[in-house]
Amino acid sequence: MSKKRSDCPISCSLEMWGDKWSLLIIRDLMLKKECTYGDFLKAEEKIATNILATRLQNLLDNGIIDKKDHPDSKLKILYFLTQKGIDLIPVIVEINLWGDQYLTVPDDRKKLLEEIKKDKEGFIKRAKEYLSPAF
Amino acid sequence: MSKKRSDCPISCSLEMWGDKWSLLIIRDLMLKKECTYGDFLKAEEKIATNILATRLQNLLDNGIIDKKDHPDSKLKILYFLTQKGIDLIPVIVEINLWGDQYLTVPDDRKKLLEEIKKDKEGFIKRAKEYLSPAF
DNA sequence: TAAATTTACTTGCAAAATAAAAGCAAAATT
DNA sequence: AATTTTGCTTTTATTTTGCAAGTAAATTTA
Repeated sequence: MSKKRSDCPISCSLEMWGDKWSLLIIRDLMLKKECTYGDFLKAEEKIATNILATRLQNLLDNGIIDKKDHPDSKLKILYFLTQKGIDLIPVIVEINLWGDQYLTVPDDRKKLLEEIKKDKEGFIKRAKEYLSPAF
Repeated sequence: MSKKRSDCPISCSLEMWGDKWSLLIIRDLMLKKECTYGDFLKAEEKIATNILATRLQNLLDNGIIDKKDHPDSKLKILYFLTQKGIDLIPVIVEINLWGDQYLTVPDDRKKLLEEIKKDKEGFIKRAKEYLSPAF
């Protein structure tokens, strides 16, 4: 990571994880908890493999995600959110809620959004529990 | 704007306003309500003027911001958040809160963050009121 | 058990985006 | 009348992205 542009916490945060691809990686890890490299590549947005590799490295360097061996195969690696990454859930939730107001939400996301809208704090709490390694 | 990469509301939202410079413009408009072109240029992060112009145009096209004549000068133009832009406050607030947890917050932002942490919902409500044109 | 496939990447190159600098016209100030 | 300010645009160099192809280790298949 290059020299930071300012001391503003918003600017600094965005320099760590505030690009589109990083946030989509974080989204995937929120929906799925653990993803392999191939899982990320399979996502609808079709990230290029070199971009994925640099983004994962950057998120690892910034302590937002971590990785571990897949229990079933030495070939696979599982990526997951650290606590620092888990604490980004509220950001993703708010992006989701904004999208719900101003965009067309596909059917397979409506259930999740209903849950969020019904009890936002509860949803975040449960999501944090679900995503924590202990769970 | 080019063809959207997916139907995911997170992905679509990020394609509208989810790049670093757009979010910093939105941050400025949240802190200051109305900004001139020169105000944005003066921000700590030192955005290049051509990038600023394209970002403002993009945010205008997407209905996140609007502009009007400055009451005191025909040379100046005031940019401000539309309701669609105002509704991004919760996103910025959560980014701020994440930054508060994991980064060093400069003194001139601590007051704002204390206010947010004391009563998040109240802060958002007041900010929305303050930013609305009627206020 | 040798060949094919899968997995997590890396490399090379063209195209697109960004950054820095200079330029510009209208309005305001000196 | 000359200079400065303002909100941009244009030009050029640098960086980032996107696409295609390649690689080595592990696994599966024939």
